[in-house]
Amino acid sequence: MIALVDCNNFYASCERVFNPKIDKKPVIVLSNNDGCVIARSNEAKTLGVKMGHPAFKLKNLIEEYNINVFSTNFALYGDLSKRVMNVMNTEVEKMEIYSIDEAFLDFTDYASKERGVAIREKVKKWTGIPVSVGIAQTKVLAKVAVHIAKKHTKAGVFMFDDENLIRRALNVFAVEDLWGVGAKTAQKLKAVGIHTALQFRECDSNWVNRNLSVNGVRLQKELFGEVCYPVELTRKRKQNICTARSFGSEIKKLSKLKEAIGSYANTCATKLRKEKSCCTTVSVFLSTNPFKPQAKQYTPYKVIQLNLPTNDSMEIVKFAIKGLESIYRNDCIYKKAGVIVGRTVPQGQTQLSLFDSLDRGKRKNINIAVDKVNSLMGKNKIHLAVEGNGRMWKLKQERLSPCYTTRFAEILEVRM
DNA sequence: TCTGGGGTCCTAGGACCC
DNA sequence: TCTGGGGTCCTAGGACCC
Repeated sequence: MIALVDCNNFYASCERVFNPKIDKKPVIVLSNNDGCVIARSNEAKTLGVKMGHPAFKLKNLIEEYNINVFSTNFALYGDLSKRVMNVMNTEVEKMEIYSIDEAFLDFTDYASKERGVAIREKVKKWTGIPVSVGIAQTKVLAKVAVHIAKKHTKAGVFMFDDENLIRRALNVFAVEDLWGVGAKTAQKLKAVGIHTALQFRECDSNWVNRNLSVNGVRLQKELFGEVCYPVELTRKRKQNICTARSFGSEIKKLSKLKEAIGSYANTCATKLRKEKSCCTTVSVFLSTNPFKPQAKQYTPYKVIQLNLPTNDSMEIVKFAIKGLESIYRNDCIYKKAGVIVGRTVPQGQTQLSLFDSLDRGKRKNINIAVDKVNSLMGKNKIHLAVEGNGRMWKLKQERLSPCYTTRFAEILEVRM
């Protein structure tokens, strides 16, 4: 048996941990640049705030109902996520961290609702984060179970322990809410009269194979309790690493884009070294503002193949800038840019070249030193000159909460 | 005025080989 | 009249997830 533990309204709950004043009040968290809504407390959901809604369209609602608005604070969410995972790890040895707010726990040794309740209470007590738990034979069924736990139980825990219960639940579970069924697939299914998860489970598997391919077949099997997606106990190395941002204000000049791309490329290189990987491609993309259809639209993308795998900041930045120069046009106004490093290979297993002109040993030492200083003294304390100092393109974050758990200067004060 | 960021997997089709 | 059969590898783009 597998238990899926899912944090409730995770980002909104994180904001509440050190700020009890906003308990039971509507809370929303905005995306980068304070653009659109990416998390909502239950109170905000009740007020009709929709996921992905642009913040500027909510101005009246926010004022009328005193909604508490926050910019994303990933330092805080990432740290609280680690704490939640650590607490679960004290109860269950085998687990897979699936996302920032979810983990699959291996309950093969012993599965019961009580075990779920105990974990839920411990996480709440130790971290302040409320979670829901769904227990079932497969991941897909556990997803359904956690859905039910959130919406229809007081305890926040739901377990599928007999076939009749599964049938009854699937019969009232909308097919588009299944894990792996997105908008397109839902449309296809509804067109042939499949509206519930039970109808999907019982439809002809040859039809599923022809129309939805292997993923559809796996989904169907998982609904019958046959495991197609086992709990992954080892973390896989990332194949691609991407750093991309929309700009606080739009950019036209190449020199400013170079600063942004240089900075994103350096971030990618740092992430690569953290993963102990090297990349063999560096890609750059630009985008104009799609919400201004009257303006000229241009979304170029350039992939550069490297001769040798690398995770050296200076080298990756050099390639990224080269890519940028090859796609830049001066008659467009840009809103977003990004760098993707891809085709990663494990560091230390890279093929060397006879004709390499770079002193890689020296570069490696520089990178190690820079990473060390930046991790001790703060992000970007040392950066490359090409990244600039103005940071005109930086994010808009007007409602940022303190980094309560990761910065000494912002630690919570208690007055006695 | 203002609309996010970071991933994975699968498939079709092109290019190439004998 | 009539134009093969069997592969591999790579890439772009779609669909999905949080």
